[in-house]
Amino acid sequence: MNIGRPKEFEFDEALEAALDVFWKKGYEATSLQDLTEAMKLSKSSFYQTFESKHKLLQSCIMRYQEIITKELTDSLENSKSGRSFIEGAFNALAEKAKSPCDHRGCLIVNCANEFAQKDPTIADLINKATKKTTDIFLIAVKRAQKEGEVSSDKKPLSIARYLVSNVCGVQTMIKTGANSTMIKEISDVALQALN
Amino acid sequence: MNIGRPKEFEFDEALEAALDVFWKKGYEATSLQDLTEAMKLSKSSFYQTFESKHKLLQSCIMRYQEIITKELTDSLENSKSGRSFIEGAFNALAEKAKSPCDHRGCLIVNCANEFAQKDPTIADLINKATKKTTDIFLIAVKRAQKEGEVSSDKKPLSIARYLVSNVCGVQTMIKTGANSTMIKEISDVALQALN
DNA sequence: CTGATTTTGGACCAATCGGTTCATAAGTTT
DNA sequence: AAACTTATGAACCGATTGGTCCAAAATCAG
Repeated sequence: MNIGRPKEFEFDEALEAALDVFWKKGYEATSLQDLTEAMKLSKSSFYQTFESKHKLLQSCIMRYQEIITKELTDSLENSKSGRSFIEGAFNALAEKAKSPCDHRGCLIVNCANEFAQKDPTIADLINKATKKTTDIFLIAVKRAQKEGEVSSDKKPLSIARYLVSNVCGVQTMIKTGANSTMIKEISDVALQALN
Repeated sequence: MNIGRPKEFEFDEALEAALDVFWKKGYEATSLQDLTEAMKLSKSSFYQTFESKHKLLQSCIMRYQEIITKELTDSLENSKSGRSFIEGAFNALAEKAKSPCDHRGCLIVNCANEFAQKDPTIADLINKATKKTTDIFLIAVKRAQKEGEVSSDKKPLSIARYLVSNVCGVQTMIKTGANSTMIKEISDVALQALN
């Protein structure tokens, strides 16, 4: 099987390389040349396999969402409590703030900012990705309430949405130049709302 | 005085028209044509007056910062309490979420997302603008503590940073498609951290 | 070895990008 | 009215944009 000339690139590798470029530079600022260089394929292979720059972005967003969904789900399953999962998520952000070269933020948030009001297709993907992430935080919050580490007189969905909003906020603060200490500071206040 | 052929555009009007375009579309996605059309001037006048697209963005960011600084300062002075100023800020965001065409967010936040890690000049402007906004919230928090509407055992600067972070977070949530009710919900939880 | 199938590199495309140049228009001063 | 100064419109620039096309290369089945 596998008739014809063999591919000289790996689909998944190329896709994730593209994801990285979009993540770092944003969509508009990324050129076809940027992409083909990072993905290590030719223009013709690019269009044959990924159709267009715009379709590629959609694929990257979906891939990204798969990755973080898995990451968060695994992390939640391996956490000793719902609350420690939540705290871990914010600690991870504070860690990220330490390396000044890793201020890419979150691809979903970046795309939300770049496309929200001018590209319904992307906006829709972003909306779904956000819902998915909220779902995971919702499970964490419910678990934390059962475990008695989050006050039970609060609506879990509200708390979950609040946490996602705070993750987005902190991502932005990192981009505006906030250091690790400031992120810690903000997170501490944010988590007080759960008691 | 005013020798030579008179300008056919108003500097301030043109600058704010440009600000609007950058705000709506982002920097990279905005073309010279977009700008000259909105600003109602010719290419030659554009370059003579505003030097370059990049310099214009810097001017727009500074103008934007002046505008929101004045807006927030006035609002704070006219608020019956520090707490009501803070609540008002979040209510305004919930209102914004109602009009689906006004999902521009905040120019500073947008630029932070677009430029944070690739343009030190802009990053610096963003950093300063964020500090300025934090200062205003800091005054509000201190006042609210004096007035007994925010718990006094909390560090006011931490609270101020937390609030700015939440404003950014909520802006992003609006862009991901959150409606007014959801924003209200998030804000309510966010404000509980002040008690 | 031949033919079928697929990928690849490179030439090519019109359109647009941000930016420059300059003659002309439209004023003010004398 | 002439001289001076500034703003404007249009032509022009090379570079780059996202995207297409196709002959050549590389594999497979027969």
